[in-house]
Amino acid sequence: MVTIKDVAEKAGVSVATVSRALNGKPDIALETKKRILTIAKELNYIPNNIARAFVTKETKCIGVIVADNSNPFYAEIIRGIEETTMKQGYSIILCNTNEDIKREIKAVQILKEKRVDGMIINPTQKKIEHLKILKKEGIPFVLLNRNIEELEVDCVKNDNIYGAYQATEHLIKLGHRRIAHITGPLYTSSVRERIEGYKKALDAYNIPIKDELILNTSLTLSGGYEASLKLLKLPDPPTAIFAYSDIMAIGVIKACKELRIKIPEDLSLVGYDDIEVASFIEVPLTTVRQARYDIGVIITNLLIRRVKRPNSKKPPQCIVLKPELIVRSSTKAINGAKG
Amino acid sequence: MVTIKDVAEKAGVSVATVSRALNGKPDIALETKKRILTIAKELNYIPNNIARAFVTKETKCIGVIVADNSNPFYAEIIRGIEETTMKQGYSIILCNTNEDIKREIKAVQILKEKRVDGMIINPTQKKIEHLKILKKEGIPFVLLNRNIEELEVDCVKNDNIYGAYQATEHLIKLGHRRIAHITGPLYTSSVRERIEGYKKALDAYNIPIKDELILNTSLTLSGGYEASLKLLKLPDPPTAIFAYSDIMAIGVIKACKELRIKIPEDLSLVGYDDIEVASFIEVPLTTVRQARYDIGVIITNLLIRRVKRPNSKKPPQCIVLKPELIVRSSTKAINGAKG
DNA sequence: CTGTTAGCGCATTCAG
DNA sequence: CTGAATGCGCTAACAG
Repeated sequence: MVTIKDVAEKAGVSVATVSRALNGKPDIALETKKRILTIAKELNYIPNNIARAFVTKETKCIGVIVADNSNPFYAEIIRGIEETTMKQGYSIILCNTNEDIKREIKAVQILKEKRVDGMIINPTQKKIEHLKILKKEGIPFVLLNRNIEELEVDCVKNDNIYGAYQATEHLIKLGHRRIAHITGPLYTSSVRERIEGYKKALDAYNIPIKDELILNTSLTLSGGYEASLKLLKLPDPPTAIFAYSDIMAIGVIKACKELRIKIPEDLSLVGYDDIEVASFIEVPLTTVRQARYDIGVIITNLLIRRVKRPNSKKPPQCIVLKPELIVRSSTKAINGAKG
Repeated sequence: MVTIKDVAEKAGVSVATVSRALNGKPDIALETKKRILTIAKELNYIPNNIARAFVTKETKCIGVIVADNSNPFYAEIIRGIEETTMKQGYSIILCNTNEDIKREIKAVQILKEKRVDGMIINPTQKKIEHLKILKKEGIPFVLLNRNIEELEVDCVKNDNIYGAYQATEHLIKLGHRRIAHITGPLYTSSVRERIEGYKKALDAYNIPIKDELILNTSLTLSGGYEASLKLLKLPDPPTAIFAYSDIMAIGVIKACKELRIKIPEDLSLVGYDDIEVASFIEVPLTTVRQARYDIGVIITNLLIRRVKRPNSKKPPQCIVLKPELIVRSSTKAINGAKG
């Protein structure tokens, strides 16, 4: 590997001068600079960013910790993050947690050891001690989709209460009264918030809240599948289901297929996220749209601003984006009730 | 930040001893080791992997360059890569190319500067000069899905010719004769190979190949959409379409919806990949299944083996996985012909 | 078993 | 405008 020293020798200058040329620093004659750059190219010099990072304490790497990069919801956010970081001269190190707190803790540790300049974390929220430590250590990080208030760090999320309210209200206006909600573990804030929105809507329309209609399972396709199997086999099954995510809603569709329950005739279904395929699935899905790519862009910019001003006194902010109800054909009025 | 030196001082030993303790090296008394480890924990010592990489020339990072991480096909492969690398103590730096050769070249450059231990590259194949150089420089890398024979490097892909043959033959056996193929640019080897499989099947059944039925567009949903619009407006439109990927097939479905063409009644459709939602979309998709997660696992193991034995004389191998035709309901016999 | 030392490639003082 | 010197944190000889 050719180093800055090789370039210096060939050019008959010192390493300091080469460093200046390579980094576009001032205090160097334009001609010397040109000559050095030419020689560097001739020698096929490749800057050693490890050595550079060692000196500057900047790796130009951002750690990204998400539940699952293959979940279309996160996949699209990651795409937004990747493009934005790349544009600003950063790369991303990607880690999945599978909603497993052990893996989350391990990922944070590894990223600390790798000395990333900052992290974007979609926290499981089962434990947060490691994040408290992270904050104390002064490593910039931002929370994705799930806020942890007591942590007081930057966060980008959507208005889950509002989104869930819209979804539930839509079902209520279609005449539904037995509306189930299939969701995830309660330690996850987005789960709690969507439950809150769901309950608020029921309350607003004087519909009693039945706890047996709220199912906490895993935030996966098979979670949605299994929960809806249980639900639909109830003696008095719900006429509508509001699923935490489109992925879980697809699990509901799978269960309905097996039980020969027709959507929307026998069951109305609302998802959340509006993933790309939501409009192409068997029953085009009524859902709550989140601007996923934009979330990636916004959160990246937020983080990089922090990275560049590590001791800014600017208080942490939580950017809350309004989601939007998208009505397709998986929901239908019940008993001839008005839409 | 506390360093190895701080730990050494606190423990009353030299930095070398601390290094030995931390890295599980021999030549150290068990007791000293224990004491050092305890002190390191007390001091909240975090190893500086930049400094370590600087010395060992090992970053424990693998670069991953794909067309688009949000494409479910790649997303699942990436998940396989992430889990496998993590298990073996490596992290991944993720870069998207969007099938843009400029971005691919830039990504390779950045990953070289970051001194990754190896790369997994899904090449655009528009140019390959930068990959030739990469090989000459002795940086281990493996090709994902698309082989470049003259490069002579390791590769993991599926048998595109076989898969495309199966897909086309399936349509032929259903009685179709006007079978179109919607695909991507010819510089991409998987595109060429699937065309070859498609042609081979037609040949085997003595069906003339019509070039106007092979459409080269971009490998995206909208690419599939636009190409099928053209195709279906033809005076003598095809009765079946074999799409390069499920994503493109979904584009076809979108076009059919607009044109009120029914699948499979008016048009049979076969995709490729068997992405997770393929069985949930409007018309459950007949497709060619690739073991995407496994591809990620296999290619990672292949790469890491190379990384660990950089001057192994083992010749490069191309692992070709057999894909599998999955028949669902987007394909149907024509004119009462036998299935 | 442990300590001393050198040096990895670079940016950054400080002299000149 | 340029060069010499320093040190970042760590591992890997080597010496004891």
